[in-house]
Amino acid sequence: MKREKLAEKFFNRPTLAVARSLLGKFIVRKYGGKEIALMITEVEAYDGFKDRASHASRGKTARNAPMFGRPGYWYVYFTYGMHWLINIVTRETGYPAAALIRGGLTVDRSGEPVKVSGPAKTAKFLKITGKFSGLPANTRTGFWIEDRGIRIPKQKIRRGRRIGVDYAGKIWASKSWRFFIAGFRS
DNA sequence: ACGATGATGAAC
DNA sequence: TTCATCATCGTA
Repeated sequence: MKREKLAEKFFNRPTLAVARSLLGKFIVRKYGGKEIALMITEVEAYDGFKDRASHASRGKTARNAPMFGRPGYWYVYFTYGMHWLINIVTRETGYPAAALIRGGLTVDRSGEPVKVSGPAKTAKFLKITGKFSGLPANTRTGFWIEDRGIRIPKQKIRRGRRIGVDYAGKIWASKSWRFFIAGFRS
């Protein structure tokens, strides 16, 4: 099986292009000597200083600093008092942008496909917490993204508005910056 | 439809 | 230092 780790240059591209091309890639977590893997099926883009739905829109803080940093690094944050959410940083250093991983597909012990639907469930499934925020995505940190040769045909890719960002105002809330594989809307 | 549950940031 | 808000989920 092809297993090609995605490097910084993959993420140092326009955020929408990165988000779209993350569909079908595998997010892999080394845990307890084993690997937990999920094929990414849903992603949202948060891009730039002006995106009012983005944590970066109010400037750099200790929490969101990774968004302003190098591409290919994790931005993991805590929300709703109980959930961790996973983002991978995009674009060049200094430009705040990231892609939120919202869902994936795995297989259970008997080989049946199992949907992991929702960003908090995704983080829980991969056993990810804030410890990873600011770390690079690679095998050394034990948490990375790889290409296993699966290509999602264009006609299977859907897009729509981002979830839970109505507070960001009409312009930003209505951006069609959420990408998912047909049949995997969470 | 709503409660759980805590960090964040803006207002006071 | 207080308070409303929040890139959610599970139960109803």
